[in-house]
Amino acid sequence: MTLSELPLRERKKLRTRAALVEAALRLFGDKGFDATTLDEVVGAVEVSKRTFFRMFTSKEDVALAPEKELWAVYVRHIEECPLDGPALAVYQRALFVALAEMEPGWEPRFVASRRLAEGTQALVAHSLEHCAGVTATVLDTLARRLGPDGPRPLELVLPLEVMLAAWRWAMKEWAEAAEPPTREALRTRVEAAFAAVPASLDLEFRTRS
Amino acid sequence: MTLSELPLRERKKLRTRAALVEAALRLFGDKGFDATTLDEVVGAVEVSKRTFFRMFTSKEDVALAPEKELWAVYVRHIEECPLDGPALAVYQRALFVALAEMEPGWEPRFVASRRLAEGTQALVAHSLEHCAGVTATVLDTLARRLGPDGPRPLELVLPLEVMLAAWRWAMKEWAEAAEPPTREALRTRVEAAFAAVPASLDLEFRTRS
DNA sequence: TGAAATCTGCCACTCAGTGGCATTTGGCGT
DNA sequence: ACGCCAAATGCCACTGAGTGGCAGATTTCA
Repeated sequence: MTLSELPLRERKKLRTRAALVEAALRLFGDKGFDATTLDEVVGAVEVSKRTFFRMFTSKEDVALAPEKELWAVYVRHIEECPLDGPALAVYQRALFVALAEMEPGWEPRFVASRRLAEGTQALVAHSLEHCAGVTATVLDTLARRLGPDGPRPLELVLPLEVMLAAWRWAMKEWAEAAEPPTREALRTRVEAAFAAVPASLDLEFRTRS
Repeated sequence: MTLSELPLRERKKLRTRAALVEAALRLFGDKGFDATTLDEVVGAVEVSKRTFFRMFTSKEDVALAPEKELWAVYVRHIEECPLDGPALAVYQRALFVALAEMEPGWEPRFVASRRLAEGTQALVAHSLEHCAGVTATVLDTLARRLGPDGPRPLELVLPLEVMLAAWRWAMKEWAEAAEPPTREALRTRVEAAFAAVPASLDLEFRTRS
């Protein structure tokens, strides 16, 4: 469907891209992100380093490709979803929609990517930076859609960051869990994290020194 | 006080370190972070590149030194502050304490660092990654201090991330503002952002398509 | 079939960051 | 005041990420 019916050149490009992601995640998973050189990755797919950098902006980029797919769909959905009800709920709904739209076979790539990212400084950094970019885009989109009389950016960004924090926590637990990392398991953990939001924000410490 | 009364070797080291931060922020500010090479920075202070990397872990590290000072104090405070009342309030109080403890002359370095960071991907990434590390440390510390019957990590992390999001927003506005970037101005903006938290989290979109 | 646009590979280059080793310099006991 | 030890520094060579340029191959379209 989305694969065929494209110019031959595009199809080839997409196949090479997918092969690079697959090879990169496999090699990074085996030897570690830092210990794997780009030459090994491009060697495994038999492409030149120059070609790699026409498809990905950095070594981190390829390792986080599954995550970026998700957020690309998220942003697209924010541009056209109904803006109705609590902001936090809208942000959460959009995430579930994006999750549901990921193609079959996305989970194993995503979990490989996340397990890598948890233990690699450079990937944590890149992942959070990408998230910040998404946040900025969402804010711009909402500011445009809601007009100049809508809420101030600060009011828009705080619930978004709450959603993201809960998402990151759920994702971390999902990637670390012993159970098979299915999409349903992820969804369940995300729902649990979202459900814990109200009580968490009202959390009080008992008196102690 | 903290400067004198130290071994001569330590004082020299600290002076070199401070000189590197100052030179780096000046050069980065003039030519841009990416366009400035480390050789230029170490050349300006007349130190070898090897010495630079004994004091800083990366080019990003030196550019974000003022921010890291702040969070180091924050973490130290979290280890010993009273844990009493709403978690969000405790996190916020600790930030004000840390801000108040920064030495005089910290603001100009910090604002230079922030203005750089706003416009440089690598610095955004590194800054957020550092923040995530601080978050992990705070979570560990609180889990230890509150014992196994205390709140779950998820409940601890959400208010912390809310505080951080508000802080980042306030900091961004402060660094961009035309007014002179004094510590009082920063404190005022942070207070305003914190004050906006409850309403923001309950934000509702009006019905629109 | 042929021309134009595009993609790819190759090569050389810059620069961040690291390891090893010789040299210097401050700390400290005698 | 002298000299010894430990730590800090400088120098050099090296790896690896990322970029620019150009020549050759491949696809698209007329």
